[in-house]
Amino acid sequence: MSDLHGNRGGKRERLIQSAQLLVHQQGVQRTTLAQVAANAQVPVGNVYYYFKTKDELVAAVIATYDDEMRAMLVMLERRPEPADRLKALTRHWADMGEISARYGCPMGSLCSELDKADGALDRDAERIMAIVVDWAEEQFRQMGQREPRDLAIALFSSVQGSALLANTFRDPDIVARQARRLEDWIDSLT
Amino acid sequence: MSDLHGNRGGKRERLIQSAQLLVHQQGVQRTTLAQVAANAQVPVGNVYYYFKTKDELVAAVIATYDDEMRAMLVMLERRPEPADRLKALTRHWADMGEISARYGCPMGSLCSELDKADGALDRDAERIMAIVVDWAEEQFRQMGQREPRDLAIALFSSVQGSALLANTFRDPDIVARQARRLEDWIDSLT
DNA sequence: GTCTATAAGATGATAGAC
DNA sequence: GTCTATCATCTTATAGAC
Repeated sequence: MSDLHGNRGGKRERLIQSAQLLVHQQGVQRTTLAQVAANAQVPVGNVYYYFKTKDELVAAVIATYDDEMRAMLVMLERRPEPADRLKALTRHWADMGEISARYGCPMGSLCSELDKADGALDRDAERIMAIVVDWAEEQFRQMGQREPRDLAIALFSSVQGSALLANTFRDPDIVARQARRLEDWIDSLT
Repeated sequence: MSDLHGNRGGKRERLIQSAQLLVHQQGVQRTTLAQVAANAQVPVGNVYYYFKTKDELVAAVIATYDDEMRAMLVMLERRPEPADRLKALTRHWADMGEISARYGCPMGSLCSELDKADGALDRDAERIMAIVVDWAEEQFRQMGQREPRDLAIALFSSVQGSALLANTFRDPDIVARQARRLEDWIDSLT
């Protein structure tokens, strides 16, 4: 493995991981580079060797979500039935209920915050959401549904909304119960 | 009318209105008191005569949302049928589709941001969300539904989620189409 | 490549004149 | 009651030593 980016000890990776956690917990604006550096056990001023700006670091965090989401969808493709794939995705989100109740959906709350910002980061975050919706749309289409796009958005809306309410009320049960409803709903379509 | 709070010219009200708009558009953290003051045509340092801290100003904004929401629910009570009341509420949210697509749901995005903050403001915001969910639950109960709480959360989740997606994709149509689906869904329950 | 020290700018909050 | 001037702090970003 070459030493691109001079990542002796994987500092770059540690910084991204640290930023990912802190941004989820505190949001982009409230997370300072000092916190990210401390959490990654890297000197503050050194951050700028790996990322020219804070936005660039956040972009790297978003890129990580992108990778993770794509990998997840590839995994789901293994299932032969589109309805099963959709239910598995729903269950995956339900499994994150505890953490969503604490800090919100990592991508959802990030999109919410970035859409109020000036930069171009919101476009990066939007792309990930689009990947999920497009994928769900394709599954509903394969199920022979008439309006697969609306169904995909209905599913994803419910997931995002229940994560928001779970976070607001600090009640992980909200995600779990709504996920169960959604699985039943998917079954009812077949 | 007495001059409580010394609101010559309604400066206090102007400040709250100004803060409400800016917080919706930019979020709490990104909104500076200088912006709020300028937008309200009040000198910067004067803000502290009306609000001891920035948090106190935000609390006043949330209290305004509280008033508005309660007034809205009282209006809806006029309709004799609970299903009509729920559909009217859904339609009201749909009417805010354009603005939600631009800046997100005012309360939803505020809750999302405040839950990542330290203060106690998130409790104030949570209370408003609870009022809505409790009210919707009561309507579903009056409709004779088995699990009114789950239905109320399902409805509100979909609304909040579609506002988030509409904001993320900058597409007001998402709110409109999902609202139509929700109205049909409510009809199907009767 | 790594790190310290610090510049540069913004922001919440205060003191005190009027 | 109203407003100006300013403080103190925090945060991003840079310069430059090692």
